[in-house]
Amino acid sequence: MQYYFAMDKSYYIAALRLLQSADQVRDRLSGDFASIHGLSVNEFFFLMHLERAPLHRLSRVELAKRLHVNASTVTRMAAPMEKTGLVSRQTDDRDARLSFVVLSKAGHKKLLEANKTFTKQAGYVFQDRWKEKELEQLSNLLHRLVADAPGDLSRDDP
Amino acid sequence: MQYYFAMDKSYYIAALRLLQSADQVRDRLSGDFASIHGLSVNEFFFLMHLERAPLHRLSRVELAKRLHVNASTVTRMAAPMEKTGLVSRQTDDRDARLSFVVLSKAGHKKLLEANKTFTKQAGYVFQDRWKEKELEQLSNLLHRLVADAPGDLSRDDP
DNA sequence: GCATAATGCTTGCGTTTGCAAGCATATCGC
DNA sequence: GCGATATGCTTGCAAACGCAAGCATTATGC
Repeated sequence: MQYYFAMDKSYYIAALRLLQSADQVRDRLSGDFASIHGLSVNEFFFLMHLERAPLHRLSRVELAKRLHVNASTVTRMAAPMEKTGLVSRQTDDRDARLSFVVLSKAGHKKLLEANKTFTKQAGYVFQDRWKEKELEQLSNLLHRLVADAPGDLSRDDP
Repeated sequence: MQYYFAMDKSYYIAALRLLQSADQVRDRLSGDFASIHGLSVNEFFFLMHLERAPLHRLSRVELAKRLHVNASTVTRMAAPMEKTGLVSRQTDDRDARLSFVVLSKAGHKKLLEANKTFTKQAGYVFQDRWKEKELEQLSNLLHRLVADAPGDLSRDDP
């Protein structure tokens, strides 16, 4: 393959590895999430974004942007989670178009449990392959990709 | 959130950022791939795995493993790509169960074009955010996640 | 103010995908 | 060799998702 700029090959390889690594991790997570918590990986992130948002709530379009999915998908994801009580619906007095998705107490609890599974699986992936220092390097480098967006879930808890 | 082991938080954050970063990159790619080449990101990887395989061919289950999808998905992905001539079908004389997916000349050409788009989009993501040295660090660290599996697409061309 | 545009959300429809069952073929145990 | 099991692939069905259209509400231009 030919590259036009000196760093093109580096871009190419880094992006390839990023995507392949993430696929692998996501694959590992989905099994445990489904069997232990009855959640999909996307539902996990759904709850994560709410947890980190002010008042534990977000509008559906904002949630859609952060999850990189269509707004209609948020509508349809929220429905069953309302039924099981993980989230609730809230309207805005000033703007009747808005309908927030709000994380409930049960949703918060569910998220805490899922976080344990997430950490456990992340451990399986990373441990023995990286030293602490290297892992921090990796984290810091990756952070530049997500730090700009408002949907960065990895910032320190306030 | 509580962590049980010293490095748990590092695992947690690294995995979060990895998944979020990949989602973002994949999102960027999908638009151009669809409009310019008529490919999905998954179809791109589909062709990539064939390109890198001996004889430019793989069985459907092997392809499924590498793409982290169900075998039935490979069957259904291959069908339209056979029609458009990007891949062809090949049976094994010794084992009649096997049916390989083979990359065609047209598929190879399509892949070369798509690779340009891939590199361009990867450049948008990485340039100005990383120096060459940092990018290599990132690549090397991520490589440990994919190097074990037979589906590593990022090794140097033979 | 009022027509026009923009925004937020939902719904219908088609596509993509996973799961489970089924079929054909190959391998294993004896 | 031959039944039992495993493997590779495909198909029916249902769930998940994007796109486009539609409705309600708000913002904008004049």
